[in-house]
Amino acid sequence: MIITMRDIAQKAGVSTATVSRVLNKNPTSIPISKHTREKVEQIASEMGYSPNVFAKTLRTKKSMLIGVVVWDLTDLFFSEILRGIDNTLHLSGYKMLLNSAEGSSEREFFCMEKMRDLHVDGMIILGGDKSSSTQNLIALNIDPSTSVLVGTTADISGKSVSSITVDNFTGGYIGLQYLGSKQKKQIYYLAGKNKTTDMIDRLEGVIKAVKDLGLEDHFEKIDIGPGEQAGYQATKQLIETTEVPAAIFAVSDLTALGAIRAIKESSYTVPEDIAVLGFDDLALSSYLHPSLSTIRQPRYDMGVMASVMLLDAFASKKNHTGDEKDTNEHWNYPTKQRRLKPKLIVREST
Amino acid sequence: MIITMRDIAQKAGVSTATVSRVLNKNPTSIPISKHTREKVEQIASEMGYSPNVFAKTLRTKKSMLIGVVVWDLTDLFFSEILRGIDNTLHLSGYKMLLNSAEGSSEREFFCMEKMRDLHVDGMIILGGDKSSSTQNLIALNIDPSTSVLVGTTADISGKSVSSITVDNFTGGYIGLQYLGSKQKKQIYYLAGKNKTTDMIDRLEGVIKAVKDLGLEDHFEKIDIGPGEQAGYQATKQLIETTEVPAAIFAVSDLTALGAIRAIKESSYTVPEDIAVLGFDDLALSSYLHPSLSTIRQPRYDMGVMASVMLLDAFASKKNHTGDEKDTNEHWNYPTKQRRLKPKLIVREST
DNA sequence: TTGTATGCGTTATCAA
DNA sequence: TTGATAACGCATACAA
Repeated sequence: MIITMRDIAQKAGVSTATVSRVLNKNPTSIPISKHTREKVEQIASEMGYSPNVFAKTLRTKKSMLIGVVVWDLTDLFFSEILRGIDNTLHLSGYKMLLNSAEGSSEREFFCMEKMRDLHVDGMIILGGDKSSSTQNLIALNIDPSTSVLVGTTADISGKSVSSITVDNFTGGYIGLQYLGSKQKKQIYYLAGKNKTTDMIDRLEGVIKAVKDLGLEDHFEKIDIGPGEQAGYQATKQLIETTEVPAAIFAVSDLTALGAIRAIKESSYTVPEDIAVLGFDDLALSSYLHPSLSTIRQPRYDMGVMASVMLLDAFASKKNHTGDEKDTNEHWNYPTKQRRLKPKLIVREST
Repeated sequence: MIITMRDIAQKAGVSTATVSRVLNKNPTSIPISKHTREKVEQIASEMGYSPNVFAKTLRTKKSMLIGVVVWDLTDLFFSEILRGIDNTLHLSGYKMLLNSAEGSSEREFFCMEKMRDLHVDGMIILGGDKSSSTQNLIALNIDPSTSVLVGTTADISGKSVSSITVDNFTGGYIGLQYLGSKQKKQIYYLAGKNKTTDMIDRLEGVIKAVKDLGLEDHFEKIDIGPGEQAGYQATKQLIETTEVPAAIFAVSDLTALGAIRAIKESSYTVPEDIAVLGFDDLALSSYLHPSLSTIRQPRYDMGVMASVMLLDAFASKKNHTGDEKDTNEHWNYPTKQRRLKPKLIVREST
């Protein structure tokens, strides 16, 4: 048996309107007698009432649901961000609706469509392909003013969507600088070949550092796919041609893991012959032997900030009357692009 | 502007009932003229109609939402299971509502409550604490006939809730058997001290193997918390007292990682001095050097099966008229307990 | 084959 | 301070 407001109203001898008012704690500060309030609250909890979210949403147009589309759920990089999101939303009464795009743009489209149809109040997109996420946003006619991108940036109609990114330029720069400043040796950058702005910026930082340090003749970029395997394969090939000492700057910790595995299988050692620097600072990076030097991304904080940004957007939307012309060509909403600083973590692998 | 059925009906010159019938593809096999059908479909897609899930749910009492509560989202063990769930539900039009209990029973309660209030059609609980999950289920009065437990089992009022587990007894047994049958050496079992049935069964399998092999004098159980750190600490202490060759059977791959790290820091080697066997077969276990021997749990399949089980429960529920007495003390629904076989994976660490 | 009318549980407007 | 009542968008029993 499911308890509705009507049940409570009947038992309390009041109207459903009164029940609604009591249970919603003065929505428009309409006064209610203490007596009635207490009676209704009493009965509601006795009967184990829980509000029907669907009726409520139908009426109010607010679902209290936040859609989170993560590019790849099994990617360790995202889990910590998700924790940040979940915890933050949890605090403010929003529920997280999570789906994974499983590394496919089509699937991402599908997820976003589902979210939209569920009338989520806002959406957080974690690290999808830059162009696909943007296109999906447009194609699905999703309100960009209540969307936040994490790990990538995008413009729609010349206006930037809100986003949280790490300053990847700096990350790339300090990583290469660290590797290049110790001694003259060949440096290989195992670059990710996907097109998130993260990856692009990171590469630019690397290139800039190469130039600043005058290392053009000692630097080589190798494009590889994501994951440990790709790092392993690339490094295996590399080892046959390279001279030691050398250094590898991997686009991710996972890639670095693969590199280390390949090196260990050869006659070389880490870090004496070949130093390896990762990017991300996954939890497991400190568990390894040798433990992995890396560029840390503040992942939990990224999740928190993305959520806060969304919550802010809701708040600032409330203040608008909404009667400005809705041309759908030119929104007028405040967006923010937060860019967090990465940090060099030196461990045993360099 | 949000498009409703009324908009379509108006434009097509038909009633909303007709629109509803067309858009729901013959729910009760009421015939509709080809002409009307095509016109409505045409207009609906032109106007970019998407149904209002909340109105629909309010009417039909089916949310098409599945609540998934995972004990700890950052635990690598779960991510693969989640993939299985997500992919399966995705196929059948259900949406996954995911929340993490962050390793706390109170938080798990909260998540389950939210799910219930959202009127999810079913719930999947991933690897919570045995007793807490069960208690929460009861306390929240959640229908156990549409709930599936993964990684643990539970009884409510003497009836087993549906569950997917790995045969942990066998897992523990074959693991210890493998370690103990090669040579006489001291074997340490780093046991998890939480109370999931998984852990309990696993320990029993281990103990049984110890007895069968007559290894009572060469076996020791050490209770530790979860995670890499715990494995590291325990092993570090162990090393001071143990004689080589020895073997460590870790309750999880992560624990095994910690053990290996501790051993590497000592003067001993893996596997020559101390062999290490894990449990789970996380993706990263094969990335390590030495790569980790382990007991594989078919995680993706577990997710798939949990989903299928739930879908089956929905189907079998439909066939009931629902007019059997609803005493809430004695349900009559079919439940299943699937128990999957784990598998020994031998790599370099043993 | 199609339309009318009702209700799902809630909130909000208007009266009282 | 409280109560009727309409409306949110949809599905369905019943009528036509």
